[in-house]
Amino acid sequence: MAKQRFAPGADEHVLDCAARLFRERGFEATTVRDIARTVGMLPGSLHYRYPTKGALLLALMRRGLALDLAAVDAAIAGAVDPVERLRLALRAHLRFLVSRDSTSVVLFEWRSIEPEAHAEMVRLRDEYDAHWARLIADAHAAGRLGAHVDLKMLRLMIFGAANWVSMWYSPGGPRTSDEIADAFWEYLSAGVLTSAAR
Amino acid sequence: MAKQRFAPGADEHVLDCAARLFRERGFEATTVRDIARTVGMLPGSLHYRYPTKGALLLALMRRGLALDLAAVDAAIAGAVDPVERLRLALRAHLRFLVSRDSTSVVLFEWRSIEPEAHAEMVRLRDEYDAHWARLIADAHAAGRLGAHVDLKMLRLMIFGAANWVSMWYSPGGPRTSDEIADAFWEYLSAGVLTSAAR
Amino acid sequence: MAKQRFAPGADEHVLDCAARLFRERGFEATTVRDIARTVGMLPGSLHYRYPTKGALLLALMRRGLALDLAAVDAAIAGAVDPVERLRLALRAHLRFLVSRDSTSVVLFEWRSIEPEAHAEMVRLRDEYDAHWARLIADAHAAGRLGAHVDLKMLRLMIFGAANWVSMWYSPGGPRTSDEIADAFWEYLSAGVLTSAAR
Amino acid sequence: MAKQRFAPGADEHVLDCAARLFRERGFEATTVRDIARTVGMLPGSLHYRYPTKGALLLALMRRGLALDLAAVDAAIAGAVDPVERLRLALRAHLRFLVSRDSTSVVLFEWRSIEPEAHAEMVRLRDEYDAHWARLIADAHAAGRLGAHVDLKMLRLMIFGAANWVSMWYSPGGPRTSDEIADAFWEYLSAGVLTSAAR
DNA sequence: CATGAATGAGTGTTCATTCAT
DNA sequence: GATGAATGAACACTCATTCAT
Repeated sequence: MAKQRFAPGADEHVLDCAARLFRERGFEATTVRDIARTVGMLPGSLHYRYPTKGALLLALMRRGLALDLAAVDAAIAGAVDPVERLRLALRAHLRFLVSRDSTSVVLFEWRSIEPEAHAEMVRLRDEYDAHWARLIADAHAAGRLGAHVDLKMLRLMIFGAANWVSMWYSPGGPRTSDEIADAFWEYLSAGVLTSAAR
Repeated sequence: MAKQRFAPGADEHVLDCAARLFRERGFEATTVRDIARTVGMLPGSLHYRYPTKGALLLALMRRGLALDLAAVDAAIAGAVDPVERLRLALRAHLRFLVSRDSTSVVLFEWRSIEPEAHAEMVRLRDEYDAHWARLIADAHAAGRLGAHVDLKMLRLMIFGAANWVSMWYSPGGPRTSDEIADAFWEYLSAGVLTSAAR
Repeated sequence: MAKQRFAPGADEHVLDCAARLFRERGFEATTVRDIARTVGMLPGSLHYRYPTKGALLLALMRRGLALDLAAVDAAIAGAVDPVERLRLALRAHLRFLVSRDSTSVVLFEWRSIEPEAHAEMVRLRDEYDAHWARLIADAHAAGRLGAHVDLKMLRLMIFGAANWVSMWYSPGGPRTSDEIADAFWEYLSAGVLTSAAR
Repeated sequence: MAKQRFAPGADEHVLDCAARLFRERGFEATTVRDIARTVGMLPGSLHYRYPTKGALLLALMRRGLALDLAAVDAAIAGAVDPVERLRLALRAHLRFLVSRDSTSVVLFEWRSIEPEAHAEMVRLRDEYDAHWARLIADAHAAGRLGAHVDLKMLRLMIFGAANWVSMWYSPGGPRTSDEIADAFWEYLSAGVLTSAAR
């Protein structure tokens, strides 16, 4: 009930604008004035909602992680097969990554988090990672991954390939995020490479 | 011996120090004074060699890309089989990535390049990408990749997985860069996932 | 009353202080810190009003030229006789020159104007010159100057003699600006020199 | 015999280059590197001849004042009539002013002289002024100026009109310095203005 | 709640000067 | 004499933050 002068959803707007700028220019290269101007506020007013620039980044990252997890959860809700759940999760993550700026900020502005908040962010990120680790572990438990696969290594590989998409994806490009996810999935499923030894 | 004149290789030292700081803190968050102190110079002296902070970044990136390419070339020089060449290239790239800071800077400070230098860096990076594209195309031409694999998508997937390593690798960790490369390689060769449809 | 908000007319104060320092030390030799200290502000606060040192100089010059013209116009408003008008204008210009620093800055810091503003300042100065040229042309049209006087040369001579006063005038000196103007006037009216040929 | 590696006249060259730059950009805005480059030396080498930038300015001014006086003396050497001598002096001064940069520097960089050298420069300038004062006093003593002319005021007027020429003169302009001197002279001799009262 | 003028520590950069060679 | 790499104090300017209104 407290924050009511501001239109509902206004905080969202602030975070969205900040996310866009942080992603485009980087946290350090974005000024509070830039954000305020983009939001349509004055620099002093922004400080009522987010006392410091760092607080904005934190709020952004918290929301980003939570929303990404929620999107993934929603996407896999109806599926039972653990490998299918993993596939849908990858699709959902990529869709979220390319449609929202906050995930990229979470991924690439890790360094800009102020020391006091580091512990919290590590915890949030661990939770996030654990979510994915669980999806992979389920597939493994169901005997659907190679027997001696290093689950953590596999997770980091998938995660890396997926996150890197935010570096080159462009909305007008030839492939949707779903198509990209499916291509990656295919290469991992079938095995793209034929080793010399075989 | 006192107040040593700049030793040969001193420029290397400057670039190495700058690379480390840029990687640890980011380009924007690193001050010229930080770099100078780390190198063991005074701010004014640094400017004598690199007129601006941006020039330092550019020199760093140019060297980083060139050395990475050279390392990859050296690693694959003896191999003939195109898939083996690709595997060795991946190993070499990862080895370089985790042992030198400059590649990470190239990958993650793209935004900090000043507009005037953008064209040059795009060209250098295109050359770099083309090198990898060629390795993959060779494997494809030899019939060693799945027939309808999207070569660009595969390249971006491998590249993403590999580059992401710089985000989580720590020198004292349980796996060497070669082991990481081999694990990734294995998942791509054999196909880790067993799809539901099968 | 404490920590007074900027009083109206504060910009005037800033310009006056800057003008004094620019006149005493020159534009280049005056630091922004000097100005801020003299005004009673901090360097950052000064930049809030004038984004750059050059902008301060421009504002100063614009105001200086406008005020000088206004002072001259006010002084000649009541007079009809064109020669009398010229005499009053000279008096007013000299009075302004010695009582305000900005005219001296306009005269002697021409070189410090940044290239982008050059055109505007040339225009303003041309207008200023045209004003004087008109006064002289009126006297000439009334047949009150020697028939074959070069009007431009006469203007530059009067202007030079007048402006040079800012180089040696000191407020506590034996003559007021009006007395100086009258002396110059007399030498030009009567002809001080008796040529050898006569 | 001491300074002989350097070609004779080299000091002249240094001073000429410095004078040109000081005049064009101002003393403060001219860097030692600018001067060194223009002269064709390296910054360190310039310091062998002139230990500081201020020393260069002083040398420049000393030479400038001496040469101007010498030029004036040479010009009036043959004339006896005191008014004619004054006319020739004005011509010579203007000729020197527009053909050499050093006089302008003497006139307009007064503020940049370092405090320790102030006394010397005041003395030199007083000598210079006295020279002109003498020329005028001679004309007065010969009864060739109006009886109650203020000699100092007249000197300052002539000097101001003359020195201001360096502000607007351009070598390709429609009038030579002699023509300008003669025009000024005429206006002072004949009296250009016809006062209303007459 | 909101404003925006004011703050001041800190930034990248400049440049007269020094000095080992 | 001459060099030019190195120095470091000083510069103009930035910008997250504060706070009286």
